Amino acid sequence: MRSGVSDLTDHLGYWLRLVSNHVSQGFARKVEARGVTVAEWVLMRQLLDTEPLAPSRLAARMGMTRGAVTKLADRLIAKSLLERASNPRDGRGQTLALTATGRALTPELAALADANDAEFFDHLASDDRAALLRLLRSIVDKRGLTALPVD
Amino acid sequence: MRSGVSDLTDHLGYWLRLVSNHVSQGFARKVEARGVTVAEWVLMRQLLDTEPLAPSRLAARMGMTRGAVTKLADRLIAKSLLERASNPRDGRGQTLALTATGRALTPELAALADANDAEFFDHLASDDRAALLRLLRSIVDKRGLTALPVD
DNA sequence: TATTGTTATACTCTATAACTATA
DNA sequence: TATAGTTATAGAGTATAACAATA
Repeated sequence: MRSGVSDLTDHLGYWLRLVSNHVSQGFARKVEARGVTVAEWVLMRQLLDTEPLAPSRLAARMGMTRGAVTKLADRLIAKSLLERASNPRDGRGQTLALTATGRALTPELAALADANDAEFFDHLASDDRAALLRLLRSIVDKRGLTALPVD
Repeated sequence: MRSGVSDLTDHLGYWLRLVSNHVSQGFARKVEARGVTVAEWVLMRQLLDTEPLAPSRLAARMGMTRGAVTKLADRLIAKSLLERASNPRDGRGQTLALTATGRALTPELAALADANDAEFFDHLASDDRAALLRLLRSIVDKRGLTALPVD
């Protein structure tokens, strides 16, 4: 804080962003080898354990607009990992579901997520990891953070 | 972790990203009111306490390419916050420096960064904040993370 | 009229690679 | 040739707003 003006590194937010960006970029490199992006993985994981889901519900869950979901879904459909279907009860509605290929790929991506997490956090003592999780969740609770992060 | 496949929330990286994105987006909203983006703020802060700096040195410090710095600098110059000058010792070289306006604005942006950090972390006990910082820096050290985060 | 989804448009952030001027 | 910087191009991620079809 030379000169009385706070420096970038004076903020916890700086360190959080530095670490978070590296963790995300590490994961991005891993999944890129499987042809998907982090945002695409997040959408895919949402659909693994559920019934086909409406774009609007996905948008709400992922904290993005319907238009953004459409675009993401278009890319996954082009990769044959996702498919659209009409909602028989409502002519306006669509649903999104993983294809067989997408369902098969998702657990492999989850394994990459596990590996990436291990790479960045396994050197911490187990109670340090627990402390980090507790602190982060405390911020989430206190501030009511809800949307899924994607970028 | 229903179904044996790890869920998004099973990863520390998820919680880190969730919190980090909200902190960054909170800051982005604050500085947007002053007409700048987070990436622009990072570049501006780099220049506050230093001599005019070459784009290539800024690129190295900020962990981005020279082309990305050129583009960011173009935007700041268009806003009259930054100026380019030739390097008299090397006809190829340029330097970037804040204008008087940019120098005046930077401390105000720093104050917004302080306020944003307070908003997200002040509810933590002071030793919890210290613990969070220690854990994040331990990851930075262990993994040798170095580039400034911007996105 | 309200809602669902898509489309059009725009902007930030970033990269890679080609190019220009100088060394 | 090598280096500094810029420019061209591309793509991810996201938003807002307009639109079509349906309710």
